[in-house]
Amino acid sequence: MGHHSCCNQQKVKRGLWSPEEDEKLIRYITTHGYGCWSEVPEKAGLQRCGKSCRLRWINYLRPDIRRGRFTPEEEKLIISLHGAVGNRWAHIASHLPGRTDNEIKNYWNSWIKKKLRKPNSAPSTTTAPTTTDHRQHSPFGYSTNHLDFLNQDLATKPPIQDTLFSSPSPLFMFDSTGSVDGINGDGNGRPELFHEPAGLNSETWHLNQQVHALPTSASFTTGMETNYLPPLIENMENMVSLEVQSCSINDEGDMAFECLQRQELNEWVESQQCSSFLFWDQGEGPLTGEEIAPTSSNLGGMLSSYP
DNA sequence: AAGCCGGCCAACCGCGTCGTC
DNA sequence: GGACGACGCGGTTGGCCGGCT
Repeated sequence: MGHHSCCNQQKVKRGLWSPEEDEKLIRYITTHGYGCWSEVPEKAGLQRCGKSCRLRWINYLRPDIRRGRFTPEEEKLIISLHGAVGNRWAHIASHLPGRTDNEIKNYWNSWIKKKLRKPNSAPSTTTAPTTTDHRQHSPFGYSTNHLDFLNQDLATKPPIQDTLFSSPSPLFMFDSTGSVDGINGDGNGRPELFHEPAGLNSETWHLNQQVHALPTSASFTTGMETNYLPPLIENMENMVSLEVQSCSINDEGDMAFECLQRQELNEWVESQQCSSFLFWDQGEGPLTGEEIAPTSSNLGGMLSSYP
């Protein structure tokens, strides 16, 4: 096949990026931004097409990228979301701050390969998460099947009893992508956390679990070697604890929570002047930054607002 | 030690969508 | 309304690297 239409200029370089190219791109983007990707290569002095520059920036160079292995919580989240929305990698990635669709897709594909190779662990055909359009399973696209699948199957891990949400580290996840049918959003870019459950017909799980939340900086920059969330949370006074009664998930893979202090929580969110929140589910004593770090098992989830 | 093989992952490709003229 | 360009997404490729024989 011929070159892509955006890459038909003379002497367009392909293949792996050199450190020098990376440096040029970083320098240009950090000083000028990227209004129009097709203009970036020329202005940045790169022999690449704009598309390649965009990909390199989004998947590798942008400062808020998270690298390194997926945490067990992230794995569960990916599996759960994939069960709900299928191969919509960009959507799944939007729920994992700092992770890219490419990374998640690669992870999933290699994970699936492992699954297929592994004898006796294959889930039943109704739960195979490979090629079917998961959105057609139900009005909300989400059956308990994939939870069974998950229970059997979180590779290398001992079997998880009951459901995903009765596992020791339940997941909490929020749509941070803006308004959805007028449900989310308050008009100033801050998502409403605990909106109404996605619908009467959606799957609902009863949790009755205490979780904790802290605001974090939404504009953190941690540098190129990011394996960490923002230097968190020095002020534990801002922490809020709440009793989550149940959660449901809609066909977009977004979870909605019901909690006892719902009104209070929304007010709290409003008062924090912050669009990024970290959630976890342990309540043993004061937590240090390390304990809340994403590599630890107590991380439940994070809500962030990204451009 | 060398060759082979398979996994991982960065990058590419093609297509769909959206905005603009 | 349609032509065009830019962008975003998902599928696929291919190079690198580590483990195995």
